[in-house]
Amino acid sequence: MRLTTAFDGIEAGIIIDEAEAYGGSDDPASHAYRGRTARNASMFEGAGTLYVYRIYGIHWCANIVTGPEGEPSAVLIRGGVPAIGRDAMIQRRGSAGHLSDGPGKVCQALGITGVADGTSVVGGPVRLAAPTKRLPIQIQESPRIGISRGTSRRWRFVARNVDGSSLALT
DNA sequence: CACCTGATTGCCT
DNA sequence: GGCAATCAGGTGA
Repeated sequence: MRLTTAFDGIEAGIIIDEAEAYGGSDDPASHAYRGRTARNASMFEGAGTLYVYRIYGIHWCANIVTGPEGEPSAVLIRGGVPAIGRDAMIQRRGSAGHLSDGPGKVCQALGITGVADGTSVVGGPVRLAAPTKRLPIQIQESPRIGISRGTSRRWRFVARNVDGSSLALT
């Protein structure tokens, strides 16, 4: 899927190639594990809601809510391949390399901040859209990264070419 | 109210 | 491979 943004009249977008799933009260690694708080309120909204939070006091991370209202679950967008608005992404990131290979980098490159928290990915400033064409890929599953609880779940998903190489636009 | 830690990144050796 | 940056949410007294 593509993740596109339109902030200040600037369009940018990536092809998502890395993501992680997070649940609710059954998932100790989830922000919603201990119930609803001011920060994770968006996770309790309906599917298609954007959940944006600040991490380490520095970076933003973006999730797309997947469950019905009241049942928190979301997918963290961990990485993607720059597809449109590459120049804008380079300007926001400050350099040309590693534009969107990490959750914090994805948000910085696409201009996603806390102001987009709670918005819909259908018709909002941040949108989830179908790919323009379906590429031959495989999905690799592995444990989630950067967490200290719930590590046994293999809920990290990385899209790769059929030969195992990283996705890249050709 | 004090303390701790994190769904990360980038620079240093 | 190691570690600092930087701060709000969450926890416990």
